[in-house]
Amino acid sequence: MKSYHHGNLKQELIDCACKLCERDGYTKLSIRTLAKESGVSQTAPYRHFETKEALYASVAQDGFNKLSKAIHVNVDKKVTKKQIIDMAIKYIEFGLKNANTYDLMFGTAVGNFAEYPELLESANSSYENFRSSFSQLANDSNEVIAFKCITLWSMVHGLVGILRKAQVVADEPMINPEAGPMSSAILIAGNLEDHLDKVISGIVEN
Amino acid sequence: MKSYHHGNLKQELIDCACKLCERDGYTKLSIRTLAKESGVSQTAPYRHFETKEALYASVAQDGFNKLSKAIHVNVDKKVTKKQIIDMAIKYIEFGLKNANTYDLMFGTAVGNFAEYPELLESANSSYENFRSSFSQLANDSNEVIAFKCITLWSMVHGLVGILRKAQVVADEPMINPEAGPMSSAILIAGNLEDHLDKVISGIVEN
DNA sequence: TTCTAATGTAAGCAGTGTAAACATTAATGT
DNA sequence: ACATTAATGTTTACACTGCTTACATTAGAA
Repeated sequence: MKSYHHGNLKQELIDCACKLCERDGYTKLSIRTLAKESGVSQTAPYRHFETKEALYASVAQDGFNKLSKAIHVNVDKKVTKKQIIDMAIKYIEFGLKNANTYDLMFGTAVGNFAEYPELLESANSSYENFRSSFSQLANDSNEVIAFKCITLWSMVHGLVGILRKAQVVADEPMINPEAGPMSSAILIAGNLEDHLDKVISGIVEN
Repeated sequence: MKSYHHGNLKQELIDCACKLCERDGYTKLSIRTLAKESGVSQTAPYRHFETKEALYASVAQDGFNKLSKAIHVNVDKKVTKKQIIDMAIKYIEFGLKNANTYDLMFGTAVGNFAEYPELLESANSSYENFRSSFSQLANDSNEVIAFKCITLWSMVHGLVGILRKAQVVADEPMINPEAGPMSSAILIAGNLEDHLDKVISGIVEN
């Protein structure tokens, strides 16, 4: 005996969309199948999401919240360089393990975050986590810290993108530094901690 | 008086697809409109591209060829650090000016480059351009050079992604290092050459 | 208890990728 | 020179999509 009203449809749609997006990629997600999954009519989701993009925005927001948790460090004690390296590793792992969600967060499927204030809030909050932790490492002006943060962020963000391509493209698992970019990328993946240590040291002490 | 056979349909489809993808984003591209544009029936493109992904692969390939040209430096004389910095700037400019094409090149629309040998070839060749130029800067082993190349590549690749988001997200053009990641990113965009000088110096001399 | 806003449904439009069957013509082998 | 074959084009159609409009039900405020 199911009632006419679902009661918790919006959240259920988001949860389900998160799962399906991550499993199959957001391009494979259709509102219709999503509705079916929740035992509701094709057009019901439109009562909660004006467009498909709005649904994507919710999935992306959830992604940022998860990212924040994943890279969180305790800032009660003074933050160490090792913790920042760890943060970078966690970030990269998140990007690789939640690749499809990561696309939604940093790709173009959601055009303008400003149209989705909650998403913007979550995204900025993720960054603020990172920035405030990092700022404890170096005695720099806010402006210099901003520089360094973006530098490091670009680095790990770029690595996520390239390592993902590498995982797909690389033809052989063995490492051969002259066998194209993807093999080289994998070379780094195998030494991620060392690699990040070098890079982060370079950024911090400069 | 038009003949039954088009004569040059494949290339015309690619050219047209490149334009439309760059103008509207690849998600907006439909095979049907593409066919219409070339004055040919809806399904004619399928004689030249088995799937839409195959068409994307051609557009991406064209993108890598253009990227190679954009970042090309003369390697007859010894390559200088300034030239590498220039290369990085050109790369970033390419990514920003051809943002939609860049998505196709580095996103997930084309799943596995290995299925499109010509694309793989062009992509690897782009990287090889970069790697061989960079390798003239430092007297390192191939392995160390591979490390450094991926580091730099990740950097600029990541910057492209983040600067693009920033251009869309940033609510105010003025710079405020504490106003979230996007403002910070724009801060860097305004000092790109200095920024890259620092970062590249750090990578080379290490 | 009545009224209204929120939330659901049904039907349908215009558009999509692509498969199958068929038409035309360019290329090739004898 | 001509028949055959492969390449390239068209027609039709299927299953699917996002989304709109008009209508149904019901929860919660007045």
